[in-house]
Amino acid sequence: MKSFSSAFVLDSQNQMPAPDTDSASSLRRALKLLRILSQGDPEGLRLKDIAETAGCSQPTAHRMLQDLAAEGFAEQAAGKRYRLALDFYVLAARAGQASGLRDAARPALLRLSATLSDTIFLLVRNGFDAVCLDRVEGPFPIRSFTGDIGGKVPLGLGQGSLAILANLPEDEQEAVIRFNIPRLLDRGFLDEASLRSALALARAQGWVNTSTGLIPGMAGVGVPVLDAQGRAVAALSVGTLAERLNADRLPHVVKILQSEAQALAGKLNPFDVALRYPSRSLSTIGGS
Amino acid sequence: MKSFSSAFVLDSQNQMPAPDTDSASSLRRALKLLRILSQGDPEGLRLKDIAETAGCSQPTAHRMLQDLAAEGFAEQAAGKRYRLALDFYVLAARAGQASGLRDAARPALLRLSATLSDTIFLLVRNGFDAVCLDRVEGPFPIRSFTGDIGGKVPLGLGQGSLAILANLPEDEQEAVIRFNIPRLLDRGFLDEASLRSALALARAQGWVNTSTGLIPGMAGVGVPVLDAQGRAVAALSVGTLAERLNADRLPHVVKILQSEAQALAGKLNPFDVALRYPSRSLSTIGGS
DNA sequence: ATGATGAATTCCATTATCCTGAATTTATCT
DNA sequence: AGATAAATTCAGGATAATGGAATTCATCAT
Repeated sequence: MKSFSSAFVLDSQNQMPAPDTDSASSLRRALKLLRILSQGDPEGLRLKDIAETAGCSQPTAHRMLQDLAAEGFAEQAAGKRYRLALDFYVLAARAGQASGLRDAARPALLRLSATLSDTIFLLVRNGFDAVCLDRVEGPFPIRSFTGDIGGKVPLGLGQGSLAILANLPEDEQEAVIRFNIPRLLDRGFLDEASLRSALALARAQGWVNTSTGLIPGMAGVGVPVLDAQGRAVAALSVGTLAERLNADRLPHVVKILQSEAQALAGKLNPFDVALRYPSRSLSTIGGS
Repeated sequence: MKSFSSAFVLDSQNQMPAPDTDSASSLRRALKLLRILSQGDPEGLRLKDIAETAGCSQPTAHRMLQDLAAEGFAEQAAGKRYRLALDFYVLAARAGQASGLRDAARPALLRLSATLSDTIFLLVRNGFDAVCLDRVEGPFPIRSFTGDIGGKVPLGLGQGSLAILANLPEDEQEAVIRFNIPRLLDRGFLDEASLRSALALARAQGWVNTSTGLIPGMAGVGVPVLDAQGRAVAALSVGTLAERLNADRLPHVVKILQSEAQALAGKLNPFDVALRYPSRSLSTIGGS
């Protein structure tokens, strides 16, 4: 296997959602269209609305969308509506950091799923969110925040997501908490105090147990995947029915999750080259 | 559920790989960079090489990559190398056509996987390829052409891919065959004659059985998902160990695959609105 | 460890390219 | 089928992208 060097470490210095400069380059304006499409109706958006949302004229939006379509990033569905095209799947499959980690983790996911007979998630941090990179379904029907591959949750919501947040450097953790508190409240859960105590517990014991009933009948366990400096770069988690995580089974689940997480961490940091890339302070992220 | 109208139908009029106009807009040149990144080393590509491949100056490539990075589409790994970033996963999860079909098909995949205890694939056509939109793992270790979600195979290679190609309109099928023959030979398999006879058989019986030993020890069954006009828009397929597809089990597998495929087709074409969008002839696709 | 090579990044004047507003075509609704 | 609204095309003026040259940075060899 090719060495991953410290790639995953560097990537945890994630950018802000968007250093929203009003006067971005034309390329950046065009890329924003893709984001607009991704957030709109999956059936597609009307040119007029796209232009309005993007804050540009209709002909401009039209030309950009034509270019995006010509390159396979967007497409026009029935009714002339624009939406994202299939090529994102193809590109996502080859996204460097992600595909490397996913390939490295897949055997672990399969083992876990086979052993536990439950649904297993692989999450990575991306800015203020955790993104589901892979998931292997168990035989039991599951509801999760993360949803499918590519699904996003604010850091702090859900097993794996909490496990990651709990194991970030303190300054980053603080910044994420400040940013995410309103989003968490928005989703109907967790005041700041209970979040902080959950984080303290998670960090202390090295794993997260969500039998909190945030999703009725569901429960889960999440463990962080740590780099050489003990920073969380990813998380493995189990989502299952609450009744399947009783006091008997929980320790067992935690144990084998942790052992897979440690093995994975070992694969990702074959040498401690990571030390050569000291973490920039959060204040420099997304600056100007 | 919201009606899908004829969205999936329209999308089968897929564009050529790239109407390679030398003087494309600056946006299209920038988007090509993403493709270059996706095809290069997952660890990342050097600016110099990117610029060279793209045929633009180094400063230009640099500026575009900075913009791509600022919007979360690319990132710089260790050693300054550029690669695709995580946001592709997030966007792929919300790509209209794809996510609609995937959501519609997921219950079927889960049922099939549970019933058959094998790995189930959902494939859709994209140009001259079949793309894996979703896959649910069975307990047996599988090797497939398609690989993971987002994986691509030339139409004609593998169960589901063959099932799609076999059920395209004749002129499109012919165009795809002509384009793909070299690619298929490249991958070491199938002369044109055996491809054509396999297609005829597939179309006649409505399903594909690959126990051909193309991948040693592997076998599979694929069935097309047809739209109102009988054109293939997707395929469901099973990949398993050859020994698990014996004469006893095969008819059973085919039967339940077909029944799920028909149910899925019904979901996708609630009304026959599709007829309102007659298919353009292939010759107009990618013209000029 | 230090110097030399090559890459990455910044700067700036030139010029190609993009943007706005108006006109035309196409789709949608009554 | 007519009317309305959206989508698309078109053209000149203005902005923003481009590539050569210079600088900073990283990497390699000695």
